[in-house]
Amino acid sequence: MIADAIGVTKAAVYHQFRTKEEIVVAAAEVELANVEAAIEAAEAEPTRTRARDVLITRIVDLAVERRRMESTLLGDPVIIRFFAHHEPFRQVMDRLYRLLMGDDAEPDDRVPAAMLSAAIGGAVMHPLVAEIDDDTLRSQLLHLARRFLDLPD
Amino acid sequence: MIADAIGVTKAAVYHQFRTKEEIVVAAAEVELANVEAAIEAAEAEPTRTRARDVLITRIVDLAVERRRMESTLLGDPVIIRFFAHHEPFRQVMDRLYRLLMGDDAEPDDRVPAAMLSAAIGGAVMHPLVAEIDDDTLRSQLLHLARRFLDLPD
Amino acid sequence: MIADAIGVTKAAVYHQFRTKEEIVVAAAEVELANVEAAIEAAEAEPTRTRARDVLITRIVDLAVERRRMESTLLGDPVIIRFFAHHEPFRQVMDRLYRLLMGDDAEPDDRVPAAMLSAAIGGAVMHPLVAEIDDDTLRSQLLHLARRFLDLPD
Amino acid sequence: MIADAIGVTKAAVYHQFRTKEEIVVAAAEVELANVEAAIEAAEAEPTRTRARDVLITRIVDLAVERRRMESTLLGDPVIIRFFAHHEPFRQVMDRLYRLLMGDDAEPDDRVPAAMLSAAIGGAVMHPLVAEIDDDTLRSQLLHLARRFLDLPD
DNA sequence: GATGAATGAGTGTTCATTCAT
DNA sequence: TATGAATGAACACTCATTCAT
Repeated sequence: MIADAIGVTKAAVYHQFRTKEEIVVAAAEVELANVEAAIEAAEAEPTRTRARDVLITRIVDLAVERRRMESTLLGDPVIIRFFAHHEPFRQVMDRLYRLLMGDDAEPDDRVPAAMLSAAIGGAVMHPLVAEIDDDTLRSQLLHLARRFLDLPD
Repeated sequence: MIADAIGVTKAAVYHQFRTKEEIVVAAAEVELANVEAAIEAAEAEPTRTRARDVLITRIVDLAVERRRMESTLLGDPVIIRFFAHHEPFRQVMDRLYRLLMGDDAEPDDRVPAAMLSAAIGGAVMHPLVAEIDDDTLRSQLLHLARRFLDLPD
Repeated sequence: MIADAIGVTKAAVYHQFRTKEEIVVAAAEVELANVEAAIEAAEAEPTRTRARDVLITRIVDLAVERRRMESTLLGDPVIIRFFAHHEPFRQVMDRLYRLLMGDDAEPDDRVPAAMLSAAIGGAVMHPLVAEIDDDTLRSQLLHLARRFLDLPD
Repeated sequence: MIADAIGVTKAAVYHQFRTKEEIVVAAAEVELANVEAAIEAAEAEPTRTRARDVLITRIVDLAVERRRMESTLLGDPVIIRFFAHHEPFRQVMDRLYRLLMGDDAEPDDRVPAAMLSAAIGGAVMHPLVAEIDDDTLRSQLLHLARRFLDLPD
């Protein structure tokens, strides 16, 4: 599919990547880099409140931008299982979670972090919101995420 | 895989279902029935507050129960796209949304409903919460969902 | 190649055999059964001299019969390495070796057994003998094998 | 594999050789040169008996030296078929055969020559002798080859 | 003398489906 | 109701080769 979409042969793709997994990792690294950029921007903020605010703003932006991509990466169970064990991915998730919950967070605090990221990632592709335009969706998500984290609007 | 798991041949499965899609629909209908049961139980409650409370309790229970199933149904992009256009699924989603948001809800109010269901469905399978035990996860999810909906604990 | 040669699709072959290895094993088992039949016929003989005689006669017959088959089985290094570790193959080799060398044979006595079987197997496909007709080849091989084993003609 | 083993690119190999076959021929010529050196050393001997003795000694040495190489050359059916029609290879085989059998040999005398060379070449890689050490293998092969040719030990 | 990028034609394997029995 | 055999179409991957640079 990839080779056809680019308009080259499968062998040409296999000249650049040695396995399917390498292709997935390379594609994921692009997405992961976006999230890392958001994390870095957030970490540069002076207060934790501002940091969290910057973080969720950028995460919501990313999610809404990518909503038409069908996020195929997250669609294949093989891929999901792979990422659950992929170290760089786990590390980014962990930084994200620390930023949201604070460095003194308990393991149980992972639940709201997981919930928030699933909420944002899942909501943009949810059939219920398919007809809602990008701007409305963005501001609604932001408002709800803030409420969820007890941040002022 | 299905045929092997049951211990019959693939052809036997194709005697009962005409396509893979029909199998998926049948399996989904079982899950959908669980959600409908939750909705009906909620609708039987006297007040809207109590209804919403019953609803999220049962939805959270369902999600936590099914977390080990890897929710294969939601794993295949073909399936996801299919359900976005599957009428019974949309109707259940709509009833769920009305219960949560009230009958006079605006279209934009779909966002919190989508977010909440994505949050619950996605959080249970999120790598960040893989090590958290069922009971803790259940009570955390319930607490957060209540906060999200401005319901008292 | 196999599927094309039979005139069915590759998938049809994979309906009968689960892996390439299974195909190889099945094909080899047919050949191995021939060798085992030769061994059994030999073991039924009253004296060891007669047994060895029957054995080499039948092994030579088999080799000459198969000389046109290019014995592809033994042509692929992957296959060779596989058989070196395939238990049934090793067992047959061992019975063959015991018959030729006697039950009290030393490990070093494996060399003549290996040499004789390589000699017969290799000679029939050797370019030097490509033009020699089956009957001449058979009687020459038999004569030489007997000399090699110090058996009377 | 060849390019990787040398540490250059495949294209670099294709700059030196135009086809896979040319690589095989070049590699085979090295081996063939070893055999020719053995033949020349043998031909320099004063008597035919001494000549044959020198020849088999050197051939056995070569075979035992190369036993760990898995003799990939002889492993590929394409290669085997190729050599059967490769003139220099046939000529060396013919000189070898004349040395062993005498200049007045009949065509049928090719069988023992083929058998002996197959015996030596095949025996060294035979699973039955995998555990036998080089020195024992060498002296056993030499002893058996001498017996086969009616030469004194 | 070497490289990177590409290609056509394979191979080993799976999957959804059909059909005669 | 079920089975065994088969199929077209895909997928992941390799191999021998070419070519512009």
